[in-house]
Amino acid sequence: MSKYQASDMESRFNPQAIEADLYRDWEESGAFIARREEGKKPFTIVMPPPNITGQLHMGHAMDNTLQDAAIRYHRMKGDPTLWLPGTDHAAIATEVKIVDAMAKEGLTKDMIGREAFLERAWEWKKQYGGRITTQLRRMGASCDWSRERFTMDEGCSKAVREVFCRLYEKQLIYRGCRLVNWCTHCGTSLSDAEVEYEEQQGHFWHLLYPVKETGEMLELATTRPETMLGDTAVAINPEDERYRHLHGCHVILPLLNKEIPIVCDEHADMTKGTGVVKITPAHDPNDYEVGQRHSLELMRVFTYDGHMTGPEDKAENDALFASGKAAVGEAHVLDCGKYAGMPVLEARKAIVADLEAAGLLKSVEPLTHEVGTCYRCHTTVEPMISRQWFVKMKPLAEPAIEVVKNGGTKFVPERFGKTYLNWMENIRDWCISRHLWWGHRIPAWHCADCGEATVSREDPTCCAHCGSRNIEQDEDVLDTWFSSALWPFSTLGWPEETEDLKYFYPTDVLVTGYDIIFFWVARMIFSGLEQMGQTPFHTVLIHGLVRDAQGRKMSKSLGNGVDPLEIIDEFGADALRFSLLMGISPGNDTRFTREKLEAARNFANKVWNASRFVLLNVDERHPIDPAKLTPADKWILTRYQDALRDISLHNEEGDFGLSANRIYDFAWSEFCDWYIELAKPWLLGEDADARRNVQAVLLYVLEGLLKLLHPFMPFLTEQVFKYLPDSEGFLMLKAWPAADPALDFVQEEKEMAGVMEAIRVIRNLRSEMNVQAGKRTRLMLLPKEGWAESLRHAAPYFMRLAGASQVDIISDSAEVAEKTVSAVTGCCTLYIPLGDLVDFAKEIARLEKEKKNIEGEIARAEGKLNNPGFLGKAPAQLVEQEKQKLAANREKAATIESRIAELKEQA
RNA sequence: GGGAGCAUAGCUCAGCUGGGAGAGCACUUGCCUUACAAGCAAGGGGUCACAGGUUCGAGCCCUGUUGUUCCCACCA
Repeated sequence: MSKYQASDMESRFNPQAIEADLYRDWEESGAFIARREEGKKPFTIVMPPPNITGQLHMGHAMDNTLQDAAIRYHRMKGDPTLWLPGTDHAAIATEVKIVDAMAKEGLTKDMIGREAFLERAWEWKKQYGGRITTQLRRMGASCDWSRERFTMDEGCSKAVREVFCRLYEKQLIYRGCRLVNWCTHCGTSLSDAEVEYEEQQGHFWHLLYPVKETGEMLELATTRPETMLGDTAVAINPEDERYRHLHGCHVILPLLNKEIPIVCDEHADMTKGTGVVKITPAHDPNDYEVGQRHSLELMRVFTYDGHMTGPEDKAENDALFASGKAAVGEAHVLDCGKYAGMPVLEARKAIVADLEAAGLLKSVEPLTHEVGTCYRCHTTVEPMISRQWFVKMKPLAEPAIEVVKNGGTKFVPERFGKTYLNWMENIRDWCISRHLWWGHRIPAWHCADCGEATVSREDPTCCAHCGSRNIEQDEDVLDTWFSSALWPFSTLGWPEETEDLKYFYPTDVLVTGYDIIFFWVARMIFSGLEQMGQTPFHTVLIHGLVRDAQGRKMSKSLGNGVDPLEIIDEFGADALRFSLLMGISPGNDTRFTREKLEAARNFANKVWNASRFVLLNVDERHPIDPAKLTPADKWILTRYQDALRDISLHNEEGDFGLSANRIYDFAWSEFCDWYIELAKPWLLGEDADARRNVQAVLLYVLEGLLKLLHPFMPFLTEQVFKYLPDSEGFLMLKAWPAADPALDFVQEEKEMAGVMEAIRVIRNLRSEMNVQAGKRTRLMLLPKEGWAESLRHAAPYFMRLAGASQVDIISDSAEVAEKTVSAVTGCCTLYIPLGDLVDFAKEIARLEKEKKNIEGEIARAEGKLNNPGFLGKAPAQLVEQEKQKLAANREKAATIESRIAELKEQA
């Protein structure tokens, strides 16, 4: 006797009572652990590692539900399945958090130093990394915790270092002074991808610069007047007739009274404004390009923490140049005089005021424009000249473009492939160094003597160029995405040639949101191709964002975020998971609403109770005897297999939203609403033999249903599975069902559908006639040709589900003597004697209305069939179908007509 | 400036390669029918944004328009 008795099942599904135990049992049994089976093709997903910045949100919940669904499906299919979990150190994001936390204690990074800071960071990792893995367990994620990784663990760090060295050796990593995006708040450079553009209200300041040679005033406009101190030229278009006389002339830079050249450059657009542009090569990407073309001086006027440069900054910079150690491309620094030390925005005001006082401010107009901000702290990004490490992208991008073009890696939905290609084809070099402490430190040692860098897999003791021992490791760390780019192979043990790596790489599907295609997906693809020679995954399954009920993005600032754990506490993990799958389609955003959650919870309860009913009525497993199946049995078996085929297909395509809807409909509308009710007469009946067969079918379909549902609702289904007769082992490890052609009954399915239609029509009649729900009435059926037998067998169904006290199959409408209501269905004309409830006039009106509807149908079909185009070009099968429908409807109309005549006579 | 998505019932959204408009919630009516009131049964409700086109046939394909959301972009 099993300890799980159906009689012990509560009448409400109580997820809180079972989830923790089930997960622990799964995990302890080793069911999540991937096993390499030679000769079998594995199915592998690497989990996008959540940042250890905090806790998981709804986006993670959906991402991981989708992955878990795919993983559980493939595990049941028998594929050696690996879902590799892990977390990401998230260099800048985490460092920002830690710095904020420290600020509350009145501490700064500089006060505690690098070492103590890193200790704090590792403590942070321990705390939040642990919280994240707890959350994943609560959601039911069936990932292989024995293979859990962290982007800064020993192995991943080794992979990072190896890749850095390899790329450096191939000269695909270089160090140089360039104009980079700089966040003055985080104090670090950013890659292009890390800049977010935000619309801001600003102004156009129209300034006047006097021309030295002619004394005229040149008008130009700028959104950033404070950069004018760093102007080293003014540009005009070489074709611009208005300024032809100024070629070779100079302007006197206001406030500084400094002479700077007027240069001719394509960048100056004659159609925009006055056609004159101020050039600040050290603080604007376009101007930087112009500066390169004309060898203009680079004059930096901002400090790296967002103030105007002053005498100390200049002195330091001068010393650097004097020592001869300034890097190629290094900028000079200006002493901004009275503006020195001012925050940039304050300087803007002062400079505008001074220009105005000097009569050099012509006008000001308001303007909305896009301003680059830091994706972590949303501080305005300053383009700054800085010495950084870069990855040369062109050679890496080429194969990464090719692999998506030739289908080696497919995006689902396809349109994201275009987004990817567009980005990849226009890619610029990737700035990978960050002026942070938390991250992989750049494996380069700078020599104080010769100035060269030594990049090495092992920590060097001396400069590889001059042998000097006077070397120090680069202070900076790598962009966090540098290590996540290696995730699909670093986690499998690369650069070691591990068995896991050989077996599981390349992985199969990457599941992620469209918001990190550039940051992550693209970089994994080119890194995988470069280091492994193979794309890291053949499919990228893109899902949308989880928004709030109003369709807004969930965010901290709006305070509309939802904690998945709170939802699980209230509704259960299965309801959470299912609510995140219902109605989603690949690549599209979804709204998270309480209504959906309730629907999912109700569904879980429905399945629980249907299972409870079946198990209360089935205590033994019997084989199905196809010879003894009832029409309803054949119907549900056929419908079940149809659902099985659909769901398998949707699962293969990664369209879990469709799978979820399909299983919902099958379980609720077909299995519960119809089959269980249809089965009851046999279950409660006398015939033991018949009962056994119905029990067998109930159990067969229920078990199949549990399996189909398991990837979406693992806890519920696993728990119910324990109550099955002779239940053994875990449902999660059982084989995915296979379709059985011997249990497909296409003809009987149609017959049953006819009976069901008649039942619905009867219910409708009773409802419209206000027949008391409990009242039983006689039912007379006049079958259409070929239906007599099916209807005779269906008598128990009519009695159970249509309130019939007895069912008479008649052969002529003349046999109907009493006052009846009647209706015509696809399989019969039916009559219900309702005595005084029958109102002839109403009855006639009702039938007239029905007749009108059918006449409409007839007209539609006739229209089609009279159309030579339709007859000639539509598929023959369709034409035939249309003819049959027409014939059936004509018959139906005739039947109704004669019935109306009868009624009129009786009245 | 370039590109993409979306527009279907009161609300949130499905709708595969064109062949009689669907679900959940909400609403109306009747039911504690011994699995489930987190339930059962019945019902109302849609010019599939607009205008053209292709087709025997368009929610679906093509063109344009409008509205909306997003991504990319160095425009002063």
